[in-house]
Amino acid sequence: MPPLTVQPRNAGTEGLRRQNTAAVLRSLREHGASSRAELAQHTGLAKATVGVIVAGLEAAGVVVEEDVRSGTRGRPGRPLTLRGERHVGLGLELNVDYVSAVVLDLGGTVLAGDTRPATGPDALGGLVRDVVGEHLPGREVVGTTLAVPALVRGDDRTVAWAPNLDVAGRDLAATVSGLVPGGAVQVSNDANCAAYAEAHHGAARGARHALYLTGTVGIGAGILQHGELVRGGAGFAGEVGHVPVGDPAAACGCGRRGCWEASVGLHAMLAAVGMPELDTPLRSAEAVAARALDDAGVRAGLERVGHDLGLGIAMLSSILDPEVVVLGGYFAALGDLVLAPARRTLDERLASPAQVRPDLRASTLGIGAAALGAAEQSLGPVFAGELDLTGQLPG
Amino acid sequence: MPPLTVQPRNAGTEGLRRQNTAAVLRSLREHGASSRAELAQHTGLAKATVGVIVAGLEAAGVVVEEDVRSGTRGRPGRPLTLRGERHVGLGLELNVDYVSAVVLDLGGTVLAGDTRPATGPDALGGLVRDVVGEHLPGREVVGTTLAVPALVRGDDRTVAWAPNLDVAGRDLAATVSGLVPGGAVQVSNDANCAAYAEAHHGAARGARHALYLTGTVGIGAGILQHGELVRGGAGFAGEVGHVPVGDPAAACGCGRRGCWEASVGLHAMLAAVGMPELDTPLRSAEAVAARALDDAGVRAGLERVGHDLGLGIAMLSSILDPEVVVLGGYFAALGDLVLAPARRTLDERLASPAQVRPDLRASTLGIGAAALGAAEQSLGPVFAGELDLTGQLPG
DNA sequence: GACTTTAGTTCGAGTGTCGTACTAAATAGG
DNA sequence: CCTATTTAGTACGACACTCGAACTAAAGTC
Repeated sequence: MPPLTVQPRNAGTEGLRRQNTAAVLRSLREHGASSRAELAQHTGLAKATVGVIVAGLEAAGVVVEEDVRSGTRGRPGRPLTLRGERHVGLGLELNVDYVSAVVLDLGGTVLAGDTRPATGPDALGGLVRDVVGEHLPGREVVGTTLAVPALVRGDDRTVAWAPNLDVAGRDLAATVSGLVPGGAVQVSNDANCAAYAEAHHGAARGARHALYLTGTVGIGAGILQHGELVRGGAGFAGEVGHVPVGDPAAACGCGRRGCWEASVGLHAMLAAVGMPELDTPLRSAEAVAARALDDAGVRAGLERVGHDLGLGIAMLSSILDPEVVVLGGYFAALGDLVLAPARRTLDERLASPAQVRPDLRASTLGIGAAALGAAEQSLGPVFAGELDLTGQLPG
Repeated sequence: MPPLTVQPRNAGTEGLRRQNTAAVLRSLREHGASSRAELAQHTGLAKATVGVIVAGLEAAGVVVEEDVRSGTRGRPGRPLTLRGERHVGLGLELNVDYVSAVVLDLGGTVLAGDTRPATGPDALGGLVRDVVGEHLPGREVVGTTLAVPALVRGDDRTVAWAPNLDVAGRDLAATVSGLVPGGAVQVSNDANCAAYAEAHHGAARGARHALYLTGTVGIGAGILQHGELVRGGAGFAGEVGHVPVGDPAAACGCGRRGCWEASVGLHAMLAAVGMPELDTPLRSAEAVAARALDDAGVRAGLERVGHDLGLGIAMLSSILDPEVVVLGGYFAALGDLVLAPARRTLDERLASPAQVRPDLRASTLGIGAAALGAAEQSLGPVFAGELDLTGQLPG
């Protein structure tokens, strides 16, 4: 297959068509199966225009007609759906102790996904072969995104700093390019990816301004404004772990005291409840949650962690004013054990009387959030009108 | 004159023209006077297209031809410039102890501006009459923006909360609409407006990711990402005054301790140097700066304030990763007396080794920043292609 | 004074959207 | 069962816009 290429020019009428095609695709993703008439309503385009656009998408295999649904008056519409039998986005995650991969189609369906314990980028090759290999015939990979727990530069390719992973300075995008079938490859921060996933498929669905916090040994944040990730000038936005809102006496791995993650990071939480660390953050948290059922001391420890968590969220909320705050990582496994006290602290702490309290929710996506969000990011250019699927010959 | 109306539809070819017209206008603003050939280069449009677009802009009086500049080989270009003899943006500011107004033309030239002491919105009417009245003949006001030190809702019209101003709950946009000649009216937070002004005309020019901090009795922030204001879900983003990074012992007006503004707000600064408050924050700061020249105690006090300022900026920088941080309000008057210690603290405190230190700069716009930024915001829709100036008949 | 170089316009081709008129396919009601 | 009604989708012509090529215009260069 010829490689998909990003079309930068938007000045001519072809760019207009790309924009309108993307609007149709967005409408299909948002509203699900729709007839041409419904698409015309939702997008504001004329019926005739929608007809032409849909014809192109059908020819490219992006859109298929489903069975006619009748029952209403008048001629029944022929519902179109995005079950992309041809185009998928690939999401990978390289983390400290596991690698993960997700194949996502244009309709938002996860076609395949796997997570396996591993250390180091070498495991990615095999995982990609296994997960993608058997699902690829007849499909085309629109793009690949690799999520890593690291500071990723604004070029979306290179890692500037990774405290727990030996990838600093490497052009990871180039490495990944050799492993995947085709399409654009980019690298992205894992918290950013997870935030994106929660906004599209998880607890923050429907919110245009959201904050995602991942709790592991450190604390990372993904910030969404108008549905788009806030990256900052160098791409490093969201580094909230060492914000000084924790217990001023708590020593942090960074050498200072009072860092947030020294009070609410995994190790601090385990110390607060007096329990040992297990092989993964998730399993540690699950053990704590189980013990909390009949141990008041554990519940009290989590209460304190939840309070400190709320302090930091209050601070971030007054700066960023999110509608929803999603808690991922080990926080999700503890659920209301930490969310409830965090909510109470948040209520007390909001800076001004008029401030709106953001909705605190536990992540619903679990450990696969980052890879899913990475896959969703790979599909982003399609829905933004930056990538033209129509130019391809039908398979 | 008929009212200018915002054109929402972008689907048709007219929308395409609006987009390309806006691209030409942006290029003119960015690069200054340019020939049609240069415009074609910068925008990527065909020469023929630029010719048509420019003809429309000339007919509408938005663009004028300057004298031919020769000297190079070949036929000399006829430079076009944006010195908008017809269209201006109006910026107003209603603050605790003064009101301000600015008339800004499309080329970025301030045609008129005035600031006068006043308390309450009643003074706005007279100011607008005086400032706009004498500069309006033949011109058209594209839009008006009112800057207020308050939490402005996402509707850009109503005030949710204003600690120092009796405007809470009011639809200020409706009030202002009665005072100004025409065009859309919106209300905006003063720190956001000032941030916008610094990015277009001041210390943050050229930076796409910037943070503006205004120091008066309280501390407010304006956040720019990709040149656009970060507003948050309800419009309340940037409320940084009560972030708990100050001296934990310092009591704040909000009832808690440790708030940032309790350590770096105007009153805290004056207490640190042992000097009295004068009639305005600016004058107070100027007196302190003068005294600092030969009073080591004052310098030591400012050193401490600068340190606490740096702590908060470090925190905000790790969250938002700005390229530039601009300090306005009373901070600007103190200059390096607080900026130098803030820079030192910032260098120490940056969360990770790879983090980029943002450039700390004093505001260059002074007290008129908010009104200027408000005026610039009024012109925003023109350069974004949301407002069509071409449909108007030439005056 | 012919040549070269660059600026700007004219013109026709190509692409796209839109509204109207038309055909298609279902239900509702006698 | 047949007709009227209602809604979906298509065909077609009008209109708007961009683009490249050819052309004209206006300077400097040799």
